[in-house]
Formats: sequence, structure tokens, C-alpha cells
Amino acid sequence: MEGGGGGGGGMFYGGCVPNMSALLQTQDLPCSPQPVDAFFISGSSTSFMGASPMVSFQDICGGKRHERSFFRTFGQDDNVDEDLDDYFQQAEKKRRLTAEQVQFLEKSFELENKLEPEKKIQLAKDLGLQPRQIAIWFQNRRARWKTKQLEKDFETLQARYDSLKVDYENLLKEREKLKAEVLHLTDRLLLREKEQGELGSSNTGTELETPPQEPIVYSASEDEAPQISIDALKHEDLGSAKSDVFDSDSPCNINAGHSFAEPGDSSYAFEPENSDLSQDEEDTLSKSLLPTSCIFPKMEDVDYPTPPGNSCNFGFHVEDHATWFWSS
DNA sequence: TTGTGTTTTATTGCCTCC
DNA sequence: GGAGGCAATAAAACACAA
Repeated sequence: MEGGGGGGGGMFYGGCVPNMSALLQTQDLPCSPQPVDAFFISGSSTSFMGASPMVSFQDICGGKRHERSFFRTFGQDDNVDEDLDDYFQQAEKKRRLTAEQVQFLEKSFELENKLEPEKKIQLAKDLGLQPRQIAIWFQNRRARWKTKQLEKDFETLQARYDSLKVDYENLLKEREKLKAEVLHLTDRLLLREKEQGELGSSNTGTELETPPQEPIVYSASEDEAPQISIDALKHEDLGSAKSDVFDSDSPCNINAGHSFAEPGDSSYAFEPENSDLSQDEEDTLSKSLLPTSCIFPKMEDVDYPTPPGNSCNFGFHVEDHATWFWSS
């Protein structure tokens, strides 16, 4: 008897619910356009008369929830129709608050989501509800608020994650691009050195343009990394090889304009970490390949920002980024 | 009309605080 | 120990598609 149940709720707060209306009409009971609950107004003054039955019902019943003495206020005798009997048994079940009551409670909740005892009593009086009902409503409302809040937090984190993921993928692409560039330059260097070597051996009297210097050699990985001399790099035509590694926007350019990025910024992925390389290797790598403005400070020299909760390594292990960069 | 999913009201049990 | 809060849950009320 879903309709009856629904009517049980509706009748008491909203007026003449269709189900109840039909039911009452079949019994030749009054179902005026006026809210039926007008019949149930309790003695207590209330700002929400329409809601009063919700409390007055139990008041009238003297706390005995299964009595139906209130029904006699209709002037009916005990020979009520069974449907009506069923109906009022339903009426003893849960009833929803009126829109006005909910609105009032919502406003109170906005002001203060916790309920002081005095306020609870006052609200109960104003709304014609039991203080217990007020307390329950606030409790449930807090639970709903918390759920909503969790959903919001989740969405925020999700958006942030998506953004970081895009950044990370862009960095991967950039890394691949830079690796290709380095390989290209390495090939050209080797070729040039080879040519120079041949020239030197065949024409010993010929002087090179540049004075001989001790080449600074880097070795990211002893057995696979090419030997690159700074001297050669200086004279190399880098026009096509101008890398965005050295762009001001480049993550490594930590001294160019802005300091370390916040977590969430794409450059944050370049935050230096502890190295797998030896210190010598790191130093050599830094000196040989990167401009001075692009050398990562040592961990002990810089107060690195710590991402909330934990270190933000974007899924990387806590390793040296040079290793990450140069490794496949 | 009915089945089903969602929302709302209410209960229960546990925990914390005074 | 009582009051009040919260999480989990039940169940009524309600919405809606088929």
C-alpha cells in the first residue's frame, strides 16, 4: 500500500494529498482545499501549524505511538473503514517534514551546524516538532554535508591529478626530444673530432682556431655515455640544437626568474632528489652539460618544498633526476 | 501499476567528553 | 554515568522508467 503510505506522509504536512483525498471522499469525509492538518493543530503555538501534527500526533497519543485517539478529532466513531484504519496505521509511521520546516532548519544549519540545547528547544517550539526530531535532523544533515564535502574533495583531487598527469606526459615527451637532440649532437661531435684528428695527423703544422684546453668530460654512465668536450660544444653550431632545456621556462632553470615550483606546477617534476650517481659523477655531469644557471643545487643547500602529505615524485622512485633523464 | 533506485527520517551501538 | 556526536543501518516516503 505504497500510496497509502505516501499519503500518510503527505497528508500531515502538505495538505490534502490525492490518495488521502480520494480515501476521505469515499468516506464522505471532508477534504477541503485547506490542509487537512488544520484538524490536528495542537494547543501549543507554532509558526508552522502545518507541521504540528507531527508532534501533536504523539502528544495526543500521550507518547503511545499505536493509539489512534487523535482520529476522534474528526468526530468519527470506531466503525471506521478498514482502508482508513490501514491508512492511519501508516500515518503513525515516518512523516516527512514540510518544505517550510526544512527551509527553516536549513537556515539554522547554515548559521550553525551544531545544535545547542536551547536552540534545539527553540527550534522544536517554532517548528512544532519534537526536540529529538530536531536533533536527528541536524545529525542527518551533518552526515549529508560531510558526504557532499567528501565528493567535492574527491573532485578537486581528481582534477589536480588529471592536470599533473598531463604535465607528466608533456615532460616525458620533452625528455624524449632532448634525448634525441643529445644523440644528434653527440654524433656530430664525434664526427668533427674524428675529422680534426685526421687533419692533425696529416698536417701537424696547422693550428686550430682555439687554444688547446683540457676537455671537460661528463659521463652519466661510464660505459655508454659519449664523451663530450665543452670546448667542442662552444664551437659547435648550436643553432639548430638550441634546446628548450635552457629556456627560461625550463624546469631546470631554477635561477631564472622564479624559484622552485609548487607541487602541481609542471616544473615540480624536476625537483632534484637523492642521487644514485656518485658525487663526482654528478659534478661532472653538471659542469659539462648544463649551464651554471641550470645546475641543480644540492639537497643540503636548498630547502625544497615538500608536497602535502608526502614527497611528490609523480610516481617516480626517489632517484636522481639526471639518472631518470638519461636512462631510457 | 509495478519494480527499482534514491532520499529522508529514525534507531542502534559505540565512543568521547564533562 | 549521562549527554551528545557519529557511523551504520533500517525502513518509510518518494521519484521515475517500463
